[in-house]
Amino acid sequence: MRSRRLDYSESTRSALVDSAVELFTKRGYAGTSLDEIAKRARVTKGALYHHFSGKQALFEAAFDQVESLVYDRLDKIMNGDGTPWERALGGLNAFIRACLDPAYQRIAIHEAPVVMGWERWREAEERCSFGLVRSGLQSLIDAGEVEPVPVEVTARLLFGALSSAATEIASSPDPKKVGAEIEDVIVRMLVRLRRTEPDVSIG
Amino acid sequence: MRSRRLDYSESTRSALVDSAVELFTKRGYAGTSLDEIAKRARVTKGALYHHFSGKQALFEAAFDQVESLVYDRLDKIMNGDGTPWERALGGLNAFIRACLDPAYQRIAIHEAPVVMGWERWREAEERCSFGLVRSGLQSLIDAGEVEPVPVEVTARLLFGALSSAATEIASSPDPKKVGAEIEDVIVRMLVRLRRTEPDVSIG
DNA sequence: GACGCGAACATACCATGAGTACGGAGAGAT
DNA sequence: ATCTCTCCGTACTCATGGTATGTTCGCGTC
Repeated sequence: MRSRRLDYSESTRSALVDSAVELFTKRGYAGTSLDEIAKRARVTKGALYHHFSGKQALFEAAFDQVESLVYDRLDKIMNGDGTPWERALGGLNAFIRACLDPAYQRIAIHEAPVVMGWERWREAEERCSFGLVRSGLQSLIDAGEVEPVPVEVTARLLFGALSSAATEIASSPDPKKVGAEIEDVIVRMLVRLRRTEPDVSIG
Repeated sequence: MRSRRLDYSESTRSALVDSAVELFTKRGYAGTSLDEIAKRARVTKGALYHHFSGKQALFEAAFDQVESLVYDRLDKIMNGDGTPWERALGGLNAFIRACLDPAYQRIAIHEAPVVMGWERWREAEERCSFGLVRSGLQSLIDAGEVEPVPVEVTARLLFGALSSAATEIASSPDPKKVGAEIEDVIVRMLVRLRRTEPDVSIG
């Protein structure tokens, strides 16, 4: 039988994380005070410091929350049905749409490298969205769909381009249009890397 | 006759900026106190607040300092001798090397969007390195060297990819090697966009 | 060459917010 | 019933960005 205490505890913890995600998204890390976050979650700093070791730890919890949502969506597509090429295009589209979420954009893409430190951010991304981008690219190469480029750096270039583009999209007056443009440019790039005759290397 | 007072004033101002660049690079914006910066410049906060309206303003001065150095180098190459294609490749190489400077990387690329706010950062970059990337791409298109892609978004993608790659390079155990790899991938991308027969569209 | 003026600083202070110490309350074990 | 230990609130400390005010000194003026 699950304890009542544990329910309460977990509930306040997730309330704190939700509150943090909302406020960090709206006012940024530096512009948000712990009292605000606690107040919005209807607790005090005491509760906050019971669940998290500090402001950074709370931020990382918020980061995980936001990141995991995107990861799940991407994972379903990238490791789902269809050819590697179809899955890659689907993942591309999903990632661009994910980047339109203000929370993901500000917390996971923009502030996380600064707040958590680039090393730690990279480590986390390795297991999340960036990992999917790389494995997707790897699949394309393995399947002989694209030229054998250096995977690590190319994936990094792709990820950087995409996340930077995401900001452009979100802050544009016509996000839909810019988003389509960007997707178009990326796809054209990929197509150019594509081997037009998939099985030519075997023959 | 230039006043002695002005010499002194300008000297302390630049000392403050130099100090800020150094400390912001080493410990980041949030991790650096104004007292530290002032102390390193052998003045007090009074002097600092006489020259700058606050911490953000000082950061922007540091940003300008770091950015203008890179801009000058890039400008000489991008608007110098050679064909548009040669100048683009030269600029690419110079930008990657510039990104190896820890100050440029941390201040101008990583922290500036967060500290100054993305809108303001974009505005500043518009007049600096990003502006050169875009105009370089535009030149390539005008010269018929590459396909007519949407300039704005493609430039943004390129800039994002490059600055993201820069971090990868700098934090790698073998920067020279990774740098060469990245340059190689980008060049291959550009080559693929290149029109092999420049005048084919006219006929 | 004294003198006043104002820019260029220094000093002392305030306000905010992150982090800490400690007390209390209540759920669950004995 | 009492005991314990997690969970959380209250009341602090301390660092730091920003402000208000005092002080110096180069420079033009007489």
